[in-house]
Parts: sequence; structure tokens; C-alpha cells
Amino acid sequence: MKPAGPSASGPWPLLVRLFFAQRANLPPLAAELQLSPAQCHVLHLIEPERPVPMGQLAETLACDASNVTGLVDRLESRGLVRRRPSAGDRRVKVLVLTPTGARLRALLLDRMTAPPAALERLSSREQQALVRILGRLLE
Amino acid sequence: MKPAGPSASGPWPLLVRLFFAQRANLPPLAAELQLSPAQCHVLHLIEPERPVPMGQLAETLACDASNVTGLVDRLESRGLVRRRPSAGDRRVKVLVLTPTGARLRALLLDRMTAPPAALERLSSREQQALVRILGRLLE
DNA sequence: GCCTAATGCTTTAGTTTGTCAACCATCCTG
DNA sequence: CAGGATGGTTGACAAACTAAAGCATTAGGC
Repeated sequence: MKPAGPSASGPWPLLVRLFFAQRANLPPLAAELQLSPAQCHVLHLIEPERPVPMGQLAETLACDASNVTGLVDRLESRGLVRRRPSAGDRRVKVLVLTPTGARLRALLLDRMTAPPAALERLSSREQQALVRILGRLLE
Repeated sequence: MKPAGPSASGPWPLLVRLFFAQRANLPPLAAELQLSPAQCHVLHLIEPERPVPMGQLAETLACDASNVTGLVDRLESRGLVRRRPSAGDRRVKVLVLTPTGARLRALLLDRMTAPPAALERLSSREQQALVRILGRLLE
């Protein structure tokens, strides 16, 4: 029985709360950049100079391939990404950022990487600890 | 001033990555419970015995009120939540979980609170540190 | 009290997101 | 070279979302 506090059991419930709080944070940020949350996610996943096959994108997003088609259609029609044939496999199309897309992506990451004032309240030592722990979670 | 200290590539970029990774994790989990990601979010926000006004839900979700109407329509038609008139203000409708809804919510939280095997790799000391730091981020 | 403005939710109309099934082109294996 | 698998697109449709208009109720000024 754990009738006690909100964090009776470990770090994950806290992370879940943080995720949902952050999820609510995304729509306003996306709107500010004239994007949708889903488009932000796609843009976030295409690093400049690092072409991504569409299929891999679908897998990372955990969604259907046909969904990616439409998503990329809209991004491409706005000149943010381009489809290019893959060298080795002519079925595959890889996605590259246009210069405009790369600029918008940088802006997006900047905005996403800045916001939480709560982080400022952490001591430098705590921030280092957090970096180390999260690094292990993501490795 | 921001010396290029520990937060130059500080914890937030890592949290953003973790956030997106977790977002990709939600659709399969939701499907398993015959829910959509958005419905999971709503269910997550309605605690048993704690009625939530629809308007507050819209604000927390950072979405339009009319969107909440449709979202709740579907949840109500599946017997997971009920709309009830608010005591003080007859314009307001508050949402309460049905017993079925409460059970499904518990299942959802359980699944969400369990998954990441990566957490197991953290030492007990690291987990405690993470709990403490996240607690400060969310306070 | 009344009249007006503001608030809470719904409706309607329209776009985007997402799924599934069918399809074409390309690759791969026997 | 067949036959099957794979990558992506298309079409049809449900769900998520927004903006604008509408209804009921509440709140404020007079």
C-alpha cells in the first residue's frame, strides 16, 4: 500500500507529468511558428545535412507510412523539406531540409530549448546530475 | 549572463528528446487500451472523485473548447465519463469518471508508469536524485 | 430591477492528422 | 525470370483540431 505522497513510487510518474505538461506547451509554440505540433515533430527529426528516409520517419513517429506522405506533402509545399531519391534504393525517398527549413528548425529548437523557467531554479550541480541521468536514459 | 557552463548543452535538450521519444510511445499504448492519444490525455487529467469543468480541461490541453466537446462526446458515448451540471454555475458542466472510466484510467496510468526499461539501469541513488530534481521542476 | 457585456458550452463548417486497404514500382531470392 | 517482400502513394474514411456563430446563463453598470 502506498497511500502517501504524489511521488510515492519513483521518477517515472514525475516524468509522465512533465511529458503531459510539455505536450500542452507545444500547440502555442507551434502556432507561433505557423506550424502544427506534428509538423514540429517531423522538423525536429530531420537534422540538417542528415537525410532521413520516409519509412524511418514513420517508424520513429510510430504512425502509418501514408500519414507521413501527407505530412511531408504539406511541408514540401511550403518549401521546408524536399524529397530526394535515395542513392542505393530507388524505392526509397529521403528527406532533406531546405535552407528555409533548416532556419525554421533552428528557431524551433531554440524556442523549445529555452522555455522552462523552472530549470533556472536548479543549482548547477543539480543540472549536471540531470544531464548525466537523462543521458543514461536516452543512450 | 550565461557562461557556457553546464547548461550550454544542458538538461533541457535531453528532456526535449525524451519528450519526443515518449510521444512516439503513446500511440501503441493507447491502441492497446482502445483509446486515442488525445483520449488518454483527457483520461489522465480527470482524477476519480475530482470533477473537472470542461473549460479547465480546454485550458490545460491548450486547445479550443469546441474540441473538448467532441473529445468528451466520444468518451461519454463509451461510458467512460459523464457530464454533470455544476452546483454553483449552471453554464458549467463538470466531468466525472464512471467506474469503468476510473478502472481504465488506473490501467492507463499503470501502463504509462511502468514501461521504460532504461530506468532500471539507473542506480537507486540516481533514481532518488532524479525524483528530487523533477519534483523541483514540477512544483 | 433591467440592459448590456462577458462567460461556458455547443453547433457548423473546414483543415489536418491519422488509419486501413489497395496499388505501383523497385528490390530480392530462388 | 518468376514470386514475394518492401517503400511509398492514393483513396476513403474516422478522429482531432480551429474559427465563427449561436444559446443559455451569469455578472456589472445604471
